[in-house]
Amino acid sequence: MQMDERKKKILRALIQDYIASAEPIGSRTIARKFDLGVSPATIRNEMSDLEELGLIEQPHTSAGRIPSDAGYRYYVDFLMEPPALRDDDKMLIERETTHRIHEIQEVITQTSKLLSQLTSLTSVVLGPQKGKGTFSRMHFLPYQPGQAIMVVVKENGAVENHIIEIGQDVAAEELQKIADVLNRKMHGYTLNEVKRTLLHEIYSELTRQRSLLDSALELLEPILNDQDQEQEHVYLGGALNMLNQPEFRDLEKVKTLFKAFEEDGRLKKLLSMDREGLTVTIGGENKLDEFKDCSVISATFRVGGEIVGAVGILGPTRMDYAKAMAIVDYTTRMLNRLLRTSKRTPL
Amino acid sequence: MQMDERKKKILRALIQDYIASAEPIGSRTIARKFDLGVSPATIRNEMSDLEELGLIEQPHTSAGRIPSDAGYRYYVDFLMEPPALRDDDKMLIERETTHRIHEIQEVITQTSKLLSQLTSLTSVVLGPQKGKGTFSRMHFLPYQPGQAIMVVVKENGAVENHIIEIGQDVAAEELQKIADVLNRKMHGYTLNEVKRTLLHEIYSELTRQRSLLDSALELLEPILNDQDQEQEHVYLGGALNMLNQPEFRDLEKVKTLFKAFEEDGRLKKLLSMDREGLTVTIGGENKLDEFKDCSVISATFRVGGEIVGAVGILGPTRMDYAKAMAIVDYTTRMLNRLLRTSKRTPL
DNA sequence: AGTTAGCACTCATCGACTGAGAGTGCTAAC
DNA sequence: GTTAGCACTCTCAGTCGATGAGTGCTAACT
Repeated sequence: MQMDERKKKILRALIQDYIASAEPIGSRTIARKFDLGVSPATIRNEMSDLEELGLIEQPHTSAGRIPSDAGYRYYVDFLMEPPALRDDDKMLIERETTHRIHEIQEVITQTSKLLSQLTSLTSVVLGPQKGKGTFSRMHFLPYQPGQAIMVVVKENGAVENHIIEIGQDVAAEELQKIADVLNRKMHGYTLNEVKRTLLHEIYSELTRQRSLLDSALELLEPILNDQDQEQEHVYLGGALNMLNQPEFRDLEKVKTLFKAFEEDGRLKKLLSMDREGLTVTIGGENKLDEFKDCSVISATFRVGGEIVGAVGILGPTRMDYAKAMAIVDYTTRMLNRLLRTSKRTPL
Repeated sequence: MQMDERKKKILRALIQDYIASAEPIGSRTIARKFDLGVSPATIRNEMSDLEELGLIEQPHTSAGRIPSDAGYRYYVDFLMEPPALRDDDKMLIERETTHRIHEIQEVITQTSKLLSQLTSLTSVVLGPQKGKGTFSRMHFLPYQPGQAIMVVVKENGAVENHIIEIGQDVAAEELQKIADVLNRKMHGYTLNEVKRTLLHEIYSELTRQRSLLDSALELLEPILNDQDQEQEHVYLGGALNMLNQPEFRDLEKVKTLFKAFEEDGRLKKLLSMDREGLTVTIGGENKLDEFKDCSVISATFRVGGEIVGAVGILGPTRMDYAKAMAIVDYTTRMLNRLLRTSKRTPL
């Protein structure tokens, strides 16, 4: 069976209506609302075909039809009019992404808020991974007696500080020496690499200055074992918007959804970090069972050619794909520009 | 009408049963479950009295009684057996609060998680306010060309860093001079005080070194206008636990509750920062309408005599007060000890 | 005077039933 | 190929009555 023009029209009409109303829609209603020039009976026949093709389904015998995952997929791929952005949304995005921003954290949270606000859906934003940034250099600053502040600068510009324990008797010059060794050795490596391969090298270098060895190794410990390092935080915006979606009128669904929200790992899996450009994942297409009734529009963003993060919009499969896609697309474009041009933004 | 011994017994029984079952409880059930040696009829008479006293109420004519806010209050103040902590809970708290912790953030999030886990309720933790810490000193470190890292150390030990813009031509020595002036002037003041009163003084001091003036003022800007500074973040743990409470089986209630959760300001108001020790706020006793069906057990914690934060447990008014109180009490005790003894913990 | 048994009454809950409404599939006519 | 007609299905909202838990009141009992 082929998809002729009329079938497409009917499918489009059905999906658009369902997206707007969340109610199953029948042949009669389609005939009434959309001027297709055919009677309900004809539409019934076509719908029967569409059902056989797996594009729509019936919740129960005598309800209207609703789109299946495959139906949405077909809609997004072939039927949907090209995503257009409303001018005021465009302005809003531009306004929010041209701020002068000093912290990547802020960019992330702002973007997250922006996306959920524009779509009335939930946004998921994944920022640069801490552990991934390659090490550039470190400094020590005085702190309390027996302690020092270690400031670590990554090559992507991120700055972190840690309080470390030093012996009471370690002098500033000694610390400087340690910093010199570490800076020399670790420059250009990620912290994970340091952990895996470089440690024993540093170890052997420092045995010559036996007194420094213990300190040095202990100093490194906090940045190497920082639990935030690998498992980066996923930012969620507008989770509450989900509660307004009629598909989540059931408390049990809300529970499982929100439970999944609490696990960063799950959320991260929703964002297609491996794929370029705009990705649309519909319903069961993602692997996570908790999100089988949800769709995700996601896109990556980059700094200097390298993919450093991703933004996504999460909604029920019945969502306004055109709008969401336009918003995600435009936002990542602006984000890329912001991160490229504004050199002052440390990541 | 007076509260005689039997009335107390009945009220206690009723509240304890209601806390456990969340179901209205009638005279017959009380007579059966609790061995009070009187008939249901007598209990009915007593319950009628208790209702007149405002301590219990009826959801509708032919249901059992449930405690009113005043009833819980009476229970907490006079009836409840003194809060005892289970040994394993005790151990857990001790284990979690004797970690070697380097960041106050971690202490906060850990505590939050711990509390919600132990009670199966929601925890609210308010940490030290950034803007409040008095300034101790600052350092500048090299960063990109035209930029520097400003590391600010507060007297309570907190360390923050900011990327600041400096003129391309500003030399390290000049920065050092600026730092010296600022360190001298600002030591011992809170950033808010600096903002209010000290700025013009610094201004006049630096006019002598005209070239530095602009830089210095611009440098201060990020730490003075940091929006995180005053409005501190409230940490929420186990918000989902609320969904398991039968009183939140209604989606509308969940919505308003979670909406309130999103506003830090609201949550902050739940914690009685002004009062010493353990505070119990029952139902409508707090001023926020969204939380009129909730009770809060809260306590402040301190560093060096000064109150720097508060922890709280939020649950439905029908909560196990004894347990929650014991847990909050013990946790803050341990927290105080941790923050007092472990000098290494920067706030 | 306090306590208790008895009783009539109230009210939420639940299952069964019903009618209305929406929608379908099929058939036969156009 | 399209359409009108029709019987059929299924959900939903509402009604009805039975059930059961609980109450308040009264009168008898200790």
